[in-house]
Amino acid sequence: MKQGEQTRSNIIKSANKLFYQQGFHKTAFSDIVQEVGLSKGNITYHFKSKEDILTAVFKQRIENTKNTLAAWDQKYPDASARLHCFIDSLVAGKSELTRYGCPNATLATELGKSDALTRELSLGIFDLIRNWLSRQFLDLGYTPEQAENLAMELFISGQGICVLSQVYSDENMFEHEVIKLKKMIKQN
Amino acid sequence: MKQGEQTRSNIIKSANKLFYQQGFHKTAFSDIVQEVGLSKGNITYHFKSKEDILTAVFKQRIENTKNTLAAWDQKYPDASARLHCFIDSLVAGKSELTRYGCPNATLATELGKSDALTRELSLGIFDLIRNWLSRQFLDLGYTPEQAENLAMELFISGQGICVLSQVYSDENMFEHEVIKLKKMIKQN
DNA sequence: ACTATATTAGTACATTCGTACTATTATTGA
DNA sequence: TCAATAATAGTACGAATGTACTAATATAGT
Repeated sequence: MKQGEQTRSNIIKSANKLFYQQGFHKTAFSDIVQEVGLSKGNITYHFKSKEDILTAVFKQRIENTKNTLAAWDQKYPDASARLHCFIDSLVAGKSELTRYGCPNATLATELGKSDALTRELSLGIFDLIRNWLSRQFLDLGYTPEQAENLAMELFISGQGICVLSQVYSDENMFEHEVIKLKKMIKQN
Repeated sequence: MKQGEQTRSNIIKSANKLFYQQGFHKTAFSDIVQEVGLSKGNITYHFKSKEDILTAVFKQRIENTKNTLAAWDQKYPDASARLHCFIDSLVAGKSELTRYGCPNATLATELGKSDALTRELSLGIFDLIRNWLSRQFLDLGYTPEQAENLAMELFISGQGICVLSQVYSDENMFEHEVIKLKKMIKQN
């Protein structure tokens, strides 16, 4: 029982990595098999299809996102500090973001073009972040409408910079953009 | 000779549509065959591989982008009016952009994860737009550095809104965002 | 210790993929 | 008009795809 859960977790982890770095459609089932390092039969035992693995990956991402945001909430009593966490996390991940784009956005755009279930799961992650951002600006004293607008503005810029830094293979774009983003927080 | 060029053009057009709406990897060769409505053999006669079609699609996009920008340049003597053209084109295409994302960005992010040649072609399109935007702000009297920053800011916002409107399936986001973008132009 | 079940491995298979190939028909240029 | 070539159709094929299936092994509870 316990060993199976570990394997399951490993599969999700490997698939998550490959879906991020290569995209879902370009990642073959055998790629996952190779990455995990176990037999094909073993993996089909835990997940009966490639799509099943995908939804598991999504659910794990949602869980991770929840945990990260909750951790920031708990660690910092100041909403401004929490927002800085968010922005700093972009800079911290700039190398990967520049190479492969935003993991949530790239999967969402690839799959949003067709699938319905995965679109809903994607939306789940984005809502987590958007609502969290909105709450921070509320804490800063903005009106609900202002807070939502600011959250969206921040989110949009974050996504935009991910796209352009990837296209230009220039991770320095993040530092440039982050200065503007941090200014948004200051004007309380 | 002439009929062949027409067919070639049709193939590119169909492939362009499918690559946009489904992505490159999800689009099978037979999908293109079906979309064009001609035989498989005919298409392999004009393009020896799927990747060949892709590069042809890119080159056509570059050509189209060049033409569009040049047309705006010729039509409007005022840089402000030209920038409004750019922004209005986002609103005009909001339905498709919301459904499938920015055609250039979605292909770029999908292929930028692996391929090298296509990354270069993607970058070509983005450079066309970025440089054009930069030139407009220069015309408005900004310094080269300011112009570049404003161009990037505008570009980033445009890409960000494409990503989020797609995820949320909400094309109304464009109107919201466009107001902010147009303010960028006014402050001359 | 023993049986039921969880887990892993290995293989097999139908399907689809992209491309190559040949044959047939249109079109062109001299 | 008539060869040469462009263009189209149709088929074939090896490789890779995702999944199903069976056999073997490990692990658990009793």
